[in-house]
Amino acid sequence: MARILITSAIPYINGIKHLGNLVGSQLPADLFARYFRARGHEVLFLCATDEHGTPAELAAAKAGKPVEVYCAEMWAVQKRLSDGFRLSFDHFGRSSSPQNHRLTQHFAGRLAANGLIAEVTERQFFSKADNRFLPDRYIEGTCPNCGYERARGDQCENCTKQLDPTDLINPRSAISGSTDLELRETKHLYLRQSALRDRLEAWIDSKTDWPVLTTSIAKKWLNDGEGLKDRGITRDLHWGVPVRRGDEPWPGMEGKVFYVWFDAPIEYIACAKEWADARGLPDAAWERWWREDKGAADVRYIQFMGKDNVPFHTISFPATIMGSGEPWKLVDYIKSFNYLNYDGGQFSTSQGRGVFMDQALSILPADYWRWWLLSHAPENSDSEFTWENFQASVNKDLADVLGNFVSRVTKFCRAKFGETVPEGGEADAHAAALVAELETRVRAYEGHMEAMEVRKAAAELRAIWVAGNEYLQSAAPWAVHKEDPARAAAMVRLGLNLVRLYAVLSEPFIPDAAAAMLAAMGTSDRAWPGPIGEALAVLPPGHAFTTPDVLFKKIADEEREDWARRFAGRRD
RNA sequence: GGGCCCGUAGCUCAACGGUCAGAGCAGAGCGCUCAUAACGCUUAGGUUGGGGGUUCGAGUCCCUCCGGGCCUACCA
Repeated sequence: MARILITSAIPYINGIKHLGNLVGSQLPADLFARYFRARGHEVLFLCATDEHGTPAELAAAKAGKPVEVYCAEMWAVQKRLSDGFRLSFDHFGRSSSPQNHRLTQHFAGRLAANGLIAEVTERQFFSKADNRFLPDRYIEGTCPNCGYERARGDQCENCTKQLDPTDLINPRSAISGSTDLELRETKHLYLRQSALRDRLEAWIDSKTDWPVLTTSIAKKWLNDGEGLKDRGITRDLHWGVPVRRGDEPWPGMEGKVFYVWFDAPIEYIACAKEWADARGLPDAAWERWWREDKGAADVRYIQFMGKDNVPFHTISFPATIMGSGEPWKLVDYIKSFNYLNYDGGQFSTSQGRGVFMDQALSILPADYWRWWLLSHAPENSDSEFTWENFQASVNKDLADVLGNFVSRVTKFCRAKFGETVPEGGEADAHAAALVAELETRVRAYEGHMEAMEVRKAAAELRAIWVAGNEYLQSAAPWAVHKEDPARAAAMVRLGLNLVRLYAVLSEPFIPDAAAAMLAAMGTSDRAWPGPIGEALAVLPPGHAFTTPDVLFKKIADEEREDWARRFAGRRD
């Protein structure tokens, strides 16, 4: 039994996430958390909301609410939706928690003590109308290169030229439109990542099993231009972790906060403390997951994220940990995902294009989405959601292959033997062939899950379901029953046991259906299968079961067409 | 501009440099009648984006062109 720490990239607080966000981190993280738990490992699975930064402040202002209130409300919304998708977090925390405040300040203090913080005075645009310093991206103006009038301070969308906000002609605030901007001097803290470059590179070089997508992004940052650049870790904002040097004030940094990308990954750790605090556990309970000197040396730590998050998890956050000089756990494996596109384009939060988590749950059960998203996870390249593909996959895989299997076994048994596992008869050659096939396929399924190959695992699981239908077809208990009811009884007994086995194996992908199948079989035995022959003898003759309702209702063409129209454009 | 990834059957995807490039879906044919008009079997689909090269051997490695995508450090 191993100890496995799993974190999902923490979703930004601002708004409801779409299916692309879900499949990029939280959902696959949940798949493996469930799988490793089912295999008997000790798992701590953490996620949280990422609450700080300019967009949260602006969204709160737009909603006419104090930012603390806005974030608390949105946290509750995201919590409800993650529950709806059956994301089995041990704790769903908040980067604005007191625990994260203290820990972020602690890391900053340690980094300063180790000479890894530089104080830099720079000039930034301040908008009097907005009463705030503006990030580059929140300044608009005319591009000096192509004349495009809505160029942003970091880059012109029209000609793609990299810009500095001071390059813009007629700069204005992207928030208010105000042109009353002035350059003001302001002091900020920089994390001296450059001093840790060689250690970071050696660490990344040691990760030979990481996907190309992950290491190539990290390498780029280490070797780009003159090498790894130092990174500003403070901002002139109100909403965030106040800059402090551990427990001490930081002279000259009053009124400033840490940059969201400094405090957000630290929340992975603080979230564990939130988890312990919420349960009244001592610090030792969470430190044994995070401190190598306090029991975490044998923890395997896996992070899940979209590809856009990779630099922060391979460079900035490890630099923070290494630079602290304290034995915090570094990540062992990063599973990163490409993007899910929507029907020929991108999901768009701003345009309301695509399906968002709340909408998805309002039209179909979580298992439908979980199955499609995971079996089509964008592991090697961007993948695409279309309603036609979704309908076809869900109807075929869940309704026809799995759901109908459960249906035909239970209904046949009820009609011929009643709702009790029938006795009599013995396993025949058909049964032996099935057991042999499942022995191979279940071990292959485990192999894909251990290797964290989501799509391959899904394909193997589906093949395991198909094997049940093949068995029934070849054994044909409905024909055998006419002459030899005992032989048919043995076949049905095996079929009912298959339903239980499928529930156990499928639980990481489709937990609700798995629970319904176990409930129908009248058992709570969800032990992961050892030898398949034994796993198919768990339900003994005489054991009562119930015939479940339709496990998966099919998606009709009219529904599909209706949804395709509803989610094509503006969100209502 | 720079870096990286991807391009394989109508669709979604596989394939340590090594049998005849494989699965699922959709299509065609047959079978079954327990079942959500479900299931099973068989079958047809390919100049692996184009061109050049390395190699006994290339979907895989190199060069180049075309197409799509991501990142490029102050959105997060």
